[in-house]
Amino acid sequence: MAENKKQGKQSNIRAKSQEKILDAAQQEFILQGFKGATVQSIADRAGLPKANILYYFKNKENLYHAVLEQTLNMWDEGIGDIVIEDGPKIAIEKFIAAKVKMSFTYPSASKMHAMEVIQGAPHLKEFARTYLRQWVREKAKLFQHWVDNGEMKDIDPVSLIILIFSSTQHYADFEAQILTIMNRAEYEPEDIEQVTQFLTDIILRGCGLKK
Amino acid sequence: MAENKKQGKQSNIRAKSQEKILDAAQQEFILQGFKGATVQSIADRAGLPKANILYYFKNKENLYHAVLEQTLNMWDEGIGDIVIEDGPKIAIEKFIAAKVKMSFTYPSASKMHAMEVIQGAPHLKEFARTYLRQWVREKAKLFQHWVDNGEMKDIDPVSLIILIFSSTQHYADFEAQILTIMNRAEYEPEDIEQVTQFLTDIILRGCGLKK
DNA sequence: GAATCTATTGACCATTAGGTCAGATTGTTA
DNA sequence: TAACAATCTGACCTAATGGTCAATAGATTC
Repeated sequence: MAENKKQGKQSNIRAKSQEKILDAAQQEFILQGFKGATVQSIADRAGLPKANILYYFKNKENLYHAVLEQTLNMWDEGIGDIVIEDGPKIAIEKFIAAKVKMSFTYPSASKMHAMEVIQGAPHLKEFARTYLRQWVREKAKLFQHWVDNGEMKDIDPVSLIILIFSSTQHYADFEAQILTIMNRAEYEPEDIEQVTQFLTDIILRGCGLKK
Repeated sequence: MAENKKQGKQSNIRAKSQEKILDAAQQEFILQGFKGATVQSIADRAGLPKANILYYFKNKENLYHAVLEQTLNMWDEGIGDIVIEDGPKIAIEKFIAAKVKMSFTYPSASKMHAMEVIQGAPHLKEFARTYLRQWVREKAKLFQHWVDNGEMKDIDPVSLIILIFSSTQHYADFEAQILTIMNRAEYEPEDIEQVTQFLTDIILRGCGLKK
């Protein structure tokens, strides 16, 4: 609130410009890679002169980091949360539903992240790595608890989480390939429901949580 | 044979150099992307002068296509084949085993392919696209046959194939992330067996082919 | 062993891309 | 409305990169 007092039209302009730039940059980085995306191409896509981009972000490296950070925050928010009270069935359902929705709603975030990881995650700080590891361990502990409690089959929780990651993200990252296979031009809203249904069905049964 | 007659030491040199270049190029293209990989960096990695690279491959674009083609051929060979006599259980087992083995044995091929697809497959010719579609349709028809025959649950075959693609390739493409999660430096030979076992178990049960 | 391919490589060039900067323009505030 | 700050932008510079070329060395063939 106190901050908003200070924000006049200018801060608004700043925020608007930055957002426009970040969006354009994300597209270019995905399409061309870090080196392949030129400041000029980002500028063109954002409809701004090149020097303006460099005015808001000191340099290309800086801009890339900003895009990546935005992406990771989005991933973090969209992943949903599961708690011990859920039990394995609800937990898996929630988890899959959240990740599929993410994949179809913000495919660019997933693609950006995927490219970074494939290239060996050169820009992901140690912090991000440790955070992910902690996250997975924490959730794995929940599943292990349910396994020990006889609420689900004896399945390796970490492998299960990786399976859910991979099968859901794939629809974002490999969009081009899936559309090719299906001989379609783009996804339809119904696809979210269909994919969620399919994956939930197979994986729940795979975990012995459905006959 | 007749061809071999003509191959003396020179053809050997040619083959050896080209292979060395292709390997170096593949690494660089994965690490830096198409634009980011410089001919000089590829030359350095291959231990050859830059001009020598351009002697064997007219230009960078050309070299990229050569690497991509080699990659696709490898994918094609390593995917294994399933036939109607197999029945759904054996087919899924064979399919998963082949793809997991591929992912752990030639992760670079998978990564190269993944980057290309994420970026919208700009270099993949219409031919490669059509080929993939045909391949999937053909295999899907087998699964559909088994479904109609009551040999397995009523599951969408195309979604099943996509699930196997995604869950197996993930171990190659997201190697860096999985190692991070597991807090390990690199994969071990046993991992192939463990992953194959896990995925086969879940997916077979998911398809109602295992109690 | 001369003639003819094939392979190798340093020097060179044109283009492009990241980044700077100074000056113009617009917004803010008192 | 004057002074100040934030935004915008064309012109410019430098380094790096893809690609060419001509000259040299090595193989092959007859």
